[in-house]
Amino acid sequence: MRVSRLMLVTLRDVPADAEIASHQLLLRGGYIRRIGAGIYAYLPLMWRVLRKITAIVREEMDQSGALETLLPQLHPSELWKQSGRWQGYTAGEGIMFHLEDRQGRELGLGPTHEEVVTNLAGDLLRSYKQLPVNLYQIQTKFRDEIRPRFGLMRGREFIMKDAYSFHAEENDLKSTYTAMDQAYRKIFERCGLEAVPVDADSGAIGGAASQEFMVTAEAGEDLILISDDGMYAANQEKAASIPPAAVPLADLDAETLPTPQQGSIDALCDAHGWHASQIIKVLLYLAKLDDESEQPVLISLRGDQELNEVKLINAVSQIVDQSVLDCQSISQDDFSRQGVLDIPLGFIGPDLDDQLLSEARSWNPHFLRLADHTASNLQRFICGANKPDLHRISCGWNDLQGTPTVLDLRNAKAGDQCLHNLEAHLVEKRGIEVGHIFQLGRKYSKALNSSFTNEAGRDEPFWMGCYGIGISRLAQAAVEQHHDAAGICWPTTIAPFEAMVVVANIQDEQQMALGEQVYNGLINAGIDALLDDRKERAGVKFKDADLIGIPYRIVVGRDASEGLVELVRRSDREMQKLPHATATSALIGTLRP
RNA sequence: CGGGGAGUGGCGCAGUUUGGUAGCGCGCUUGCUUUGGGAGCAAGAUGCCGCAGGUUCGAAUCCUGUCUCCCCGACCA
Repeated sequence: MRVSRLMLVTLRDVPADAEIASHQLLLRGGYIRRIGAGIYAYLPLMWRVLRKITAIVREEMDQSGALETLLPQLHPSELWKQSGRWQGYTAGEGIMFHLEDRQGRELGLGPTHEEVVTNLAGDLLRSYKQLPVNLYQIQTKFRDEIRPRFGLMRGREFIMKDAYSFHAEENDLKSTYTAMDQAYRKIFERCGLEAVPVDADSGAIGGAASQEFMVTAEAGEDLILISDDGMYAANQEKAASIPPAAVPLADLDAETLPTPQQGSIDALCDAHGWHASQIIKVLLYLAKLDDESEQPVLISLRGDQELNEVKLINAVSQIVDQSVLDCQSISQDDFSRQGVLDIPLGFIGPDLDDQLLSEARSWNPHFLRLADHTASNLQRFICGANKPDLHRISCGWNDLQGTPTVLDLRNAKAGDQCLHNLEAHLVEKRGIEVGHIFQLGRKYSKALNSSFTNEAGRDEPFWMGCYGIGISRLAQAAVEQHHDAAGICWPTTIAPFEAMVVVANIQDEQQMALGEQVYNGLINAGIDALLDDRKERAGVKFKDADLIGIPYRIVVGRDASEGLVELVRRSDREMQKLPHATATSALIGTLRP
């Protein structure tokens, strides 16, 4: 391909709406253009990158025995109503674009395909003899993101590879899950990405085990914790660790102490010289449940710890055996609206009386009481006295009525000891989620009545797994991980072209002829090569070459008359001046070992 | 949805406070010179100043409404 014919439009200035390096570079390099919020055109260079990535994904998926398919993007609402997700995905802050056709039928634009594929599987797979099956597609998905961001990182229309597996039994699901884990590791490695598998929360999709693949990068939206012995890694949403020990409380008589204006942990510590780990902090949350009830939750946590809201939601959901639609901390206004008065915010203890809720308009009139291990493990502690401006010191759990349910509810932090090895400690990194694999279990197959006949001749819902890779996001993540001040440094396997021949001055006939010769040599060897034949000054072409980030460059310039060219590696700028034939064969040797 | 910011030529911006009929840099076109790291000179083209109302002799500028985009939070491949 000749650059003069490539519709290459590079930008010198950084577009104002691009924040992170990868987004800026893709715009500047002429890879993508924004069409609307979270909606992008993939320009020819970008499309080549995406095709290289999908080729790798296809090879590895096919290798694993998965079957490629293509499912519709328009989904009848009935399917989503059956699974119970229509309401949640369309109403309020729902993520699904939806519409009505001319007959008034409701349709959704697929954000994910569990409904469609599970329904299909139920139709097609009738016997255990047909199982297991793993179906995948590479498809444009639509999500009405609350806030699209960072170019392709969080778009409203994006390309995703998703796969769904169906099994007769749980163990078989586990082995496909493991196979997918292996395939994913290979895919990311082949794409030239450093991707860390981490334990993950399965979130809205639900299910048992789940693992995310994170491309480590400063701009990542997720916080991940990795043990320094390399044996454990988890998303902070899920991560568990051993908290630092509490500072022991001096042996004091139990008493109630005036603490005016000291409604925060910091204020208490400042005023009395206490350590935050000696205090119990109590948080009030309201959980909105599937059956539309509203459950106040009272959480006790050691003062130096942070609440992990994902763990909280999972805990509540498990205890009440319902899905939690929403869970947020309760504000003073919320109390007022409920007619619940006299809540001593800032001075609450774990034993706050349920009586206070008796007047509540719509809330359940009792607290769901939870405590993190850090709180329940304290022998003696300081806590609110449930009256304004008063705290209790040297309090113990026996002094308080009502035992809370004890769980892990805290955020793991960098520096914490690891559960698997007390010598190991957690390190914090940021990550871009490029893949996620789940063991879904039978949630969808049950909801959608999707079943097969087992060996005993009985109908049974499928065991299911699902496995996603954000293809367009992966492409941008690769740029985030591989760039420098001058531009992109694509990993060779996913670069739009493998090599670029730059003719410094096309008006010099010797240079141009040699450039063509070198270019043809590469093309004939099956190399994806680009020839910069533009009537531009050399400097401009070098800048553009750096920007678009083709891994290898052969410069045909002032030494062309002696048959010499420069072979340059983009990633580290290593340069060799060589006779053109040597340079060509060396490059071919590198690319096609 | 809550909080912050912005809409002026393809891109980046000034002009808005104090109304007087639109400007700069880059890019684009043509010519000459230059030719290894985003060249120089000269001549050009490109704007319903987001949209709709209003105030005014006169609006990019003031008022009202509206749309869009970006950043911070909840969502997630």
